[in-house]
Amino acid sequence: MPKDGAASPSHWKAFASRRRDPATKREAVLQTAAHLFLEKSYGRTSLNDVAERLNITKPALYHYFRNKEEILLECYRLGTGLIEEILNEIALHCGTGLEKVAAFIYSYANVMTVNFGRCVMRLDEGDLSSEAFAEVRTYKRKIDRRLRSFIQEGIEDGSITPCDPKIAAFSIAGAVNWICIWYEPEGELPAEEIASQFARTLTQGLARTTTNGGEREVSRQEPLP
Amino acid sequence: MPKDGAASPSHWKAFASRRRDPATKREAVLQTAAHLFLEKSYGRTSLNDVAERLNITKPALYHYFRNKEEILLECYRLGTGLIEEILNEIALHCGTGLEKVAAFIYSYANVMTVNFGRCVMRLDEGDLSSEAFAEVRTYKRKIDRRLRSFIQEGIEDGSITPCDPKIAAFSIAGAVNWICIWYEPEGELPAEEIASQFARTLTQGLARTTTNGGEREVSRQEPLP
DNA sequence: GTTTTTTCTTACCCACGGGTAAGATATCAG
DNA sequence: CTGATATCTTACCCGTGGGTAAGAAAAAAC
Repeated sequence: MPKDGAASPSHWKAFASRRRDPATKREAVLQTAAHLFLEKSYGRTSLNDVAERLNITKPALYHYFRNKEEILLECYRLGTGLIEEILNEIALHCGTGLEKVAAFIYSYANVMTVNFGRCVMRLDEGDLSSEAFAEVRTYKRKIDRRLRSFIQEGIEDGSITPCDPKIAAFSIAGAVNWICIWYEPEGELPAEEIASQFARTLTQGLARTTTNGGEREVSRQEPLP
Repeated sequence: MPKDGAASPSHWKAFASRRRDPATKREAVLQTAAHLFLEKSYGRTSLNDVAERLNITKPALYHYFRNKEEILLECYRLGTGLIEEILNEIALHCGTGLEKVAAFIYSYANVMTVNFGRCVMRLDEGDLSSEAFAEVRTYKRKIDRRLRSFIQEGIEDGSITPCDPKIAAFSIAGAVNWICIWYEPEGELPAEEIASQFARTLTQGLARTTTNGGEREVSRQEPLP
């Protein structure tokens, strides 16, 4: 799984020297920006805040980004890139629909513990311009479609109990997305443990019992009306 | 279930007359504020925006609230009040732990489709002062504890498969909380349908199969490592 | 060393929005 | 009707933060 450079990386080192190295400096800006966006939100993070952590001044940032929003958009792009990767990997490697869903939950949950991954679901899309907003929504829609197709596949191959894939996808995605809200990189729970527990808990909700000739049987109880 | 006054209620009528009726005017402010906070976020909603929708001017708002944050805090209070109500009701009425969890999901999901309810989980706690933040966190912790206790109860009475209640609660709460992100009051999906589908999907993940003498049996598959 | 280019700083502009002062206007009590 | 009170408006203050102008200082090119 992708990891950040360090626990609380001091990327100001990238700007210690004035040597021309735009690539690593640009990345340093993105890393600290993402960190601050997650810590204080985009709106409450000023460019002065970002610059301060890098031991430079605000206008210096404009050598690497056209404006504040471009920094935000780039965070989204890096995050969705991570997700896209795991999505493609799963579509190829795994077997049944249920296995794909489980693999999705596991990998996706892990991404939700990485800064750029967290940005994708935690940051407020409303801070984006309408064009950038549209772009991000395209990425997200793709993820949603992919998850729904995995579920649909599982229903068809019999590994998943028949259900409305749309609602089921919302349910799963919600559970996993919410990780980016409460997860703390310095906290007790290791990412891998969260990921595997979530994969188990959520898929068992979808898994069809194979006893009694394929007929699902759970302790009966309908919620209220 | 609690419902808002109308679909897109024009609460400016409350300020049409200058008759002294502070209570309903205060509520009108809260309703439109909550509406705007959910639409544009707290940070991007100016007091002028709120006032404009009520056909008054910004300073008039200060007759009903000390400052902007108090409006936000009041939204939180009303929302958590709704949740607290259903929580108490469930603790009394329902039977097994699993039934309580199911009832919780159903009722809680419904609250997440009501404006003040959505505010609780959708709005950014970081916009609150440290005291207000502490207050809100107390409410939220209470909800979390309650859910965990339902799960624990279910494990003890045998209605729920043994698991880590903490992780399970995060999973369930996440799925349901996320509703407040994607739910649109004017959308296709009716709230009750979402609620009941969620209750079913998520509890079946917890429900212990009663076949084979209490031994759980689902289609085997462990997610990655 | 000199020139050119990149990098970064100091100083500034300005729009926006929370909040206040002071006064006008309506409502109500008597 | 009159004075007191609640309600609301116009006009303003000012801190904050995104963004820019202009130039200094360091790196690289030669």
